[in-house]
Amino acid sequence: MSKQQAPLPVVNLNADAPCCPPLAQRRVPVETAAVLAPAFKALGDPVRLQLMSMIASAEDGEACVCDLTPAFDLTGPTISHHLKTLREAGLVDAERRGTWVYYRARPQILRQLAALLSIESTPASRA
Amino acid sequence: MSKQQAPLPVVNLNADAPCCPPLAQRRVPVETAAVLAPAFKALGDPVRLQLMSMIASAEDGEACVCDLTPAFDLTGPTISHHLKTLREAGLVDAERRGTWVYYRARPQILRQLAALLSIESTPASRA
DNA sequence: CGCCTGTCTTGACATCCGTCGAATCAGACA
DNA sequence: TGTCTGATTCGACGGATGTCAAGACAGGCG
Repeated sequence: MSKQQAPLPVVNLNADAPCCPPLAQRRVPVETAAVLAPAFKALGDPVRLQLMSMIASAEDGEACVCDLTPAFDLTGPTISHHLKTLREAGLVDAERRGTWVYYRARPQILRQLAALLSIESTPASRA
Repeated sequence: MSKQQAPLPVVNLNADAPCCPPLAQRRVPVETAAVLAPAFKALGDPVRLQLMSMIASAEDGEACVCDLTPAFDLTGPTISHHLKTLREAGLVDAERRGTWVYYRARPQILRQLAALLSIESTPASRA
């Protein structure tokens, strides 16, 4: 593939998804499912879920790869691969500053995913 | 194999996960990640995401497989397989009544997942 | 300039996953 | 009892995924 300098095919959730009503309120359309499923998929690995959490909960809103990697019993390339997955799913942003690379969470998409899963106060609804 | 009547190894989220503070608030522990990641993984397929939505948004809170299957260009066994995945992830419950099998969403786990992804009102937080 | 450290890419491998057709199981009904 | 319909399981296939070792790239520093 020729994805050398390309800014990565990050899913554009802001443009495509109108912001999605709760999954339990109305049937999610095919297009929305196609756009949001990869995000859930990216969170569907324990390592990536923890990476996401470490990044999102970091002190300054960003986490250095140098801090992320030693937190797991995995090699650098593997962590890098998982970070790339999170990046391509639109969940995080990466920025290089000098020697180190910093990752930052994108709250917008997290909000969309949370909204999709949100349940109205009435659990069994009209039951 | 003797998994005839066995109630399926459904993840017990109520017992294991205390209910999980937001992912962006505190680093999610390894155990929590191990328990919740499969749920995200199960939602990480467009077909399953739609199935989940169809079940959760169904009129009486439950959906018949006979209504689910024709909504996709997939064979019965494939839909059945996806439903099993959702079941094993603890996202839905199945019940046979006579000829048909009905699936019902489990709001509890959806709430947990939503809570994990929830972001405090302050987007960039303490920035 | 050369080297060192940190990160990413490449290539390879075993495993997992989505899908199907065929076979099997569970009930209803004649 | 036999048969029909609905749903699941089994077995197989191609493709995707997680992981690593080795190599390449980027930037700081001697």
